[in-house]
Amino acid sequence: MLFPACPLLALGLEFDALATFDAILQRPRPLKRGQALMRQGEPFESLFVVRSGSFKQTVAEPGRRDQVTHFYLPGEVVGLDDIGEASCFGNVVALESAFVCELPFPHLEGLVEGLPALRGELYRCLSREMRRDQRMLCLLSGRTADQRLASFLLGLSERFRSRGCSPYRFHLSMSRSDIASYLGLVLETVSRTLARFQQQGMLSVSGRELAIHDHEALGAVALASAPMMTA
Amino acid sequence: MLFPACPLLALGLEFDALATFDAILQRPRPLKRGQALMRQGEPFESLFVVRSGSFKQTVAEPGRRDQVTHFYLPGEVVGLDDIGEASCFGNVVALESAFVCELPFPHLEGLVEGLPALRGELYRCLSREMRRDQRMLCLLSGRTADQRLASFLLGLSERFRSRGCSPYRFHLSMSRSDIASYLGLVLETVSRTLARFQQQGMLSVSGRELAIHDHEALGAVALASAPMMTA
DNA sequence: CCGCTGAGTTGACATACATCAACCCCGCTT
DNA sequence: AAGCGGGGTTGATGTATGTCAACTCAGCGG
Repeated sequence: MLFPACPLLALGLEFDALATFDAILQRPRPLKRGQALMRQGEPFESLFVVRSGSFKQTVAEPGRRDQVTHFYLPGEVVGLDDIGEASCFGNVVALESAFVCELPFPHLEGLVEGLPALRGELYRCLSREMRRDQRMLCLLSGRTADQRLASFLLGLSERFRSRGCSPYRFHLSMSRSDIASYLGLVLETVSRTLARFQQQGMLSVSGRELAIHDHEALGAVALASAPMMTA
Repeated sequence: MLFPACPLLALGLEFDALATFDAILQRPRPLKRGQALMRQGEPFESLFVVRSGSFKQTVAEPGRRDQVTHFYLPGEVVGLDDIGEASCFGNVVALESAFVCELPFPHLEGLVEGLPALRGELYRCLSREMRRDQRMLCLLSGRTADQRLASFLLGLSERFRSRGCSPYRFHLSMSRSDIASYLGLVLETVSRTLARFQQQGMLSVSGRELAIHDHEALGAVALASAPMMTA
């Protein structure tokens, strides 16, 4: 399990540093669909690197149904938002069978001490995460359902592409209702919008299998000089 | 300028460590209303600690009007979302006359190396920031204008309280339109909602002066087991 | 084979909020 | 003092999207 241990974190390490890093990485752990990797409020101890499968993060708030706040794909790091806090911010549960590597945070912190390259990498992960949240803020703020969904799909596409999968055909491991919650919509709207996109020839969906036909057009919808709240 | 140099970062440092920390903190710099502290896309070099006054962060996106993504009050740290990146994510401009202390990031990084307490503090700032974004995500996602505004005001109130100001009477340094952009609404809605809250006796507003009368009730509105998208 | 359950689709209807527009008020400049 | 502009308020109207409800379909256990 040495080499491609952790696409996001281990890049740019010297060979021996990589070995050291690898030493603290725990053996991959399997999870089944629906199993929880972290639970809201439980003590925070480790980051996790997704090796295969996918996860959603949800936060429970009193009197509301759970809100989906993130999806994690292979290669991505779970738990960054808990660094520096005592307990976990949200639940993280597997959307399908999955493997993760555990990265006990105290160990990582010790390691970071002597490895500027790894520290830089950690910072980069953190800021990437923050910027992703910020982009999400912008997305949720005053954009139409069409724009949200188009952006979401393009984002997924991009993430698949960057880990070497086809950006044009992929499997949605989350339900319509997860997507809706994530995008601040209701599932019916997601369903309808998807149907309309298909009808317009931009993509085709069958259940959870997605094929993007017109990446360009989808991008145009995402950016659309908004019908809503125009400047 | 030794002691309360930086409420958020310097807490928990030993006395001599504090002195070291203080050494890299630049002399306070004044800004006038409307002046930019950071500009989107420019190289990232420093964090800033707000000493007095307040700021907004905005991001410009093609074909849309600027989106307000954050407000910064005294004691808060600007630029955390740029750590580990080469360039600034957004513009940060003063909402009124203000002072900031500059904290050159390379210096800080060097200092963090030898000071576990400071490192912990930095992590805490980062995760606090992330959680704040996450909460904001939840807020923007499927909540009514009433809930958003109530949450926003309570959030402000809390921030004022934690820095020793009255949580019940304070000045809104941002325009209605800034608030609207931040909350994903239009300014008319902010204005109307504020008016209704006042009419209901929960608060009173006159221009930018705000007085919260019924903190309790405001909290109830914020949490309201939503009229919209009920579970 | 049957019934069940959960996910997804589709339609009819309701409503919160955006849009457009008129107006006020206050501070500034001339 | 008059004119002006930016920020704020208020009203009338339109629409995107939430809500409710009926239906289909696939998978699963008995």
